[in-house]
Order: sequence, then structure tokens, then C-alpha cells
Amino acid sequence: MSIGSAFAMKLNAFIELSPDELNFLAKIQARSLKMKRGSQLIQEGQVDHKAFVLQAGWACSYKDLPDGRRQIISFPIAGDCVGWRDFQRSTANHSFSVLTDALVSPVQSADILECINDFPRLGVALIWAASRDEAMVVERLVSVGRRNAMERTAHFFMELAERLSLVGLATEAEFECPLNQFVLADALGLTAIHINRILRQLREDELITFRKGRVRIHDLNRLRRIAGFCDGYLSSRNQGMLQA
Amino acid sequence: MSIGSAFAMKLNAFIELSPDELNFLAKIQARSLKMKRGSQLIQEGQVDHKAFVLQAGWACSYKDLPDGRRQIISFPIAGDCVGWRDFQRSTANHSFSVLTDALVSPVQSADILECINDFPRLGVALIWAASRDEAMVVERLVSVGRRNAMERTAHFFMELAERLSLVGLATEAEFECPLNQFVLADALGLTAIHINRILRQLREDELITFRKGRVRIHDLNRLRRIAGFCDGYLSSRNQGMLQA
DNA sequence: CGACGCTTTGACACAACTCAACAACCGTGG
DNA sequence: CCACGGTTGTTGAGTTGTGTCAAAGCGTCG
Repeated sequence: MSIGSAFAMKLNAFIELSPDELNFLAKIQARSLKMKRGSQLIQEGQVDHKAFVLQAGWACSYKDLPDGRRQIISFPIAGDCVGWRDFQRSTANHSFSVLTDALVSPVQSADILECINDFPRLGVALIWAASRDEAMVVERLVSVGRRNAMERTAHFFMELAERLSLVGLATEAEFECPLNQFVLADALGLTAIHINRILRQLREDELITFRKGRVRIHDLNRLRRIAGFCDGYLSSRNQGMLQA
Repeated sequence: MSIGSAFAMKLNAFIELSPDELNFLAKIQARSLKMKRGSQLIQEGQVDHKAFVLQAGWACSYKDLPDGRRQIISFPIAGDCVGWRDFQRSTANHSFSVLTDALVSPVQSADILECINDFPRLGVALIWAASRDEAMVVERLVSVGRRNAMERTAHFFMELAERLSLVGLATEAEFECPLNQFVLADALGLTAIHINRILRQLREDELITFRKGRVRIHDLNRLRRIAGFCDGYLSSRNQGMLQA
């Protein structure tokens, strides 16, 4: 049986799913909506917010400050859950927008509860996914708090490469990345102008080339040293610490 | 019946707990360990890590970088869960230390599962607590990424005041805070020296005085404006889905 | 063709860091 | 009781990483 969705593919990398479990995942993703690039799925403070699974395309979650500054929290990609964290909260506490044209499946909280009750292994897999999402936020806090612009940017692209390859959207050294420099800046706590300078430096140092929506990684090992990247928090296997 | 523990008190602010539920909470906290100030509960990468409830005292969770830099993620206080996020992971992905002498109750993952099965309302309350913890990490990411040193520090103390008052450890305008300037720096992504200057400015502007482990808030409204603080992500009121 | 979204570059400003020194406080032991 | 070392707080002077402002380049699309 083929895995089907990116969501199933990701969970399947954590525990091997039975046909029944795959069916259930297919069922809750049966209905899906096309979203136009730039449209908003959830607005911070919204009362009747939903939850989604992102089937295809890129999204971002973020918080706006009153004066226009914003911080991007995460970039959900194919197979990722959107807004599940707040599913028992009355109001959403961050906003979600899609960055590209995208395909999303709305999910009812009833589905989530049913899943946990009828398919406990799937429930565990969902908890794993949630804990992985949180680990990514933590890792980004570390980046923004304690890594300089170069380290931070390198770290970000390595994490992205790892996540994308888990759902079959990246090869060893290359992947599509539809993020512009303003978006990168808001994610990494920098300005777009400074991101531009850093990207130039990464290119000149023959570490990463990022042009026209495509990232090419030239020297993985040197990059890993610079970024201080350990993939333990992302991967389902081999969760041990790597050497410094 | 009295509430008993800070943990119960916090959850009780979210949903009113029945005597049975309170009993269960008391049961899992029956055993507790005294920890000496500075000792470590969990080390990043540790394989046989446990989970805890912090009964009294202050702790912190953090990640170290190979070169000695570190980022503090959160400050668990009385009533908070420690290490629950990773309870189904094979290795811990951040470290925990206690900052003061403290009292902790070790919790088995079996207890957590039993809780969810036998006391579903309690399970929901735990999910609420977890989602609140994550919201705090997110809010800190916003601070470190997009607020300047003054805003960040003000925001931090306001959040702390709110959390402490929920477990009865803060009055309107004053609370104990055993954090030194190095610790504050590692939490806020600044240096201890700069924290010192910011604290001086907060004092001179008659906003906050922080001396000898005691924080006094002088002008809550002005502070809230500076920090851009909204307590929605912390508060237990006005969270729906569980009116019954 | 012009308009627009995004990238690139330079000159300059400033918030936060570094280094260096000293002061205040605290527990310990003589 | 004081002397002491260690930890924490305070301050100043100079440096640097990143932000700000301004302008130009370059595709793409209507």
C-alpha cells in the first residue's frame, strides 16, 4: 500500500502505520481547500479558529506587534499540522498565512479526539509531531538569542533541508524554497537588508547558494560546524546527542 | 477541601477540580525530593530522563552551545511541569537545573497515561498547561527576535508577575525573584552587563525596582505599554471548549 | 512600455557587546 | 570579632554587529 499523503509519510517515519491507520489519515484529509498565496488561515485572537493539515505548499505562523514588527514562529510545510496546538483554546494565539498557493485540509477537534481514542498509536505519533514542532521553536529561540546572523541563517537552512527531505521535497544538497528575504528576516530576527548581506557571504564562502527560490548546499560539513547543528530534535531515529 | 499543591492550584484555575481529581494529583505528588540549589534534574541528551512536578523553588530549562553560550528556555516555578514534553522521547532535548533549593516530585510516564485515561478532564487541563508553556516559549521568541532590551525585560517581569500570582507567590506589585543578572541575560538573549544597565534605567524611570531578590512594580500601565504585554496566552479565563 | 516585487549595494547610526576595573555583599574560618 | 575569597552588582570607554536610510538594478507581468 502506498503511503499517500505527506502527513502519513511523516508520521510513518516515526512509527510504521497499519492500513487502518493510513485509512484514517486519508479520511480526515479527504476534504481539502485550495488557498491563494498570501491568504490567511488563522488570525491571532480569532474566536472560531479551525485546525488544518497542510497538504502542499508553504505556510507560516507569526505574531504581529502593534507597531508593525512581526516575528515568524514556524514554517509549516507539506505534512505539517497547522493550529492544532490551540485546538482546545477559545482564541487563537498566533496567526497563520500561506506563503504559496497551497492545499489544506480542515480538521475538526472531534477528529483529533476520535483519533486518540480509536488509534492510540496514531495519538502517540501526533504527540511526537507536536513535541517535534515545539523543539523547533525552542531551537529557533536558541538561534535568535545566542547565535549571530551567520550561524542563525546557516542553522535555519540546515533544519529546512532536513525537514523537507523527510517528506521527499529535498535531495541531499538542493531544494525549492519560496521564501523571500523579508520573510527570512522576520523568522530570524534580522532585517531583510542584513539577510541579504549574510546570503552574499554564504555564497562567497561557498557554503550555500540561494537564488530564485532554490537552495543549494555546497559544503554540508563546514556548514554544520558553523551552525552548531544537531538534528536529534527533528529525527525520529538516532535521537542521541552528536559530538560538538 | 483545600487545594493542597501549587500544581493543583494552577490546574484548578483552569477547570474546577473534583475531590477525586485532587486526590489523584496529591497521589502522584506524594513522593518528593529535596534538591540543592544549582543541581541538575535533566541533562540534554540524557537517555533515561524522568519527568517532574516542581513543588517549591525555581528551576530553569536551557540549551548549551558547544562554546559555552547558553539560552534559557523557561523558568518553571511551583506547580509547573518539568520535562513532560519529552516523556515519550528516548533522549531529553534540553537540560533542567534548579536555581534555588527546591522540592520536586518525580512522575512516571505511567502516571501521565493513567491520568489521561481515568481522569479525562484532568488530561485536558494538562494539555492546557502544556499549550500555555509552549505559548510562553513563543512569546519569548517574539521578545528576543523583535523587542529591544528594555521592552524585552519589561515583558519578562510582567509575565513572571502574572504567573507567580496565579500560584499565590506575587501580590499586585511585588514578588520574590531569585534570579541573578547572568541568568536573566541568558534568558533574554543579552549580556549580564547590559541587563544591569537596563535594570538601572527601569529603576530610574520608576517602572521596576529589582534589588536583593525582590521585584517591585511601580507603574503597571506604563510598563504594559512599553512591553506590549497581553496576558491572553497565560490566562485561564475565557478559554472555551470546556464550559460544562 | 511602465509598474511592481524583490534583490543588491553603500554610507552612516546606534544598540548592545567587550574589556577592565572596582564595589558591595555573603558565608566561612581563624 | 575581623579577614578573606567568591559571587554578584555597577560603571566607564571603546568596539562591533546589525539596523536605518537612500538609491539603483533586475525580472516578470499586465
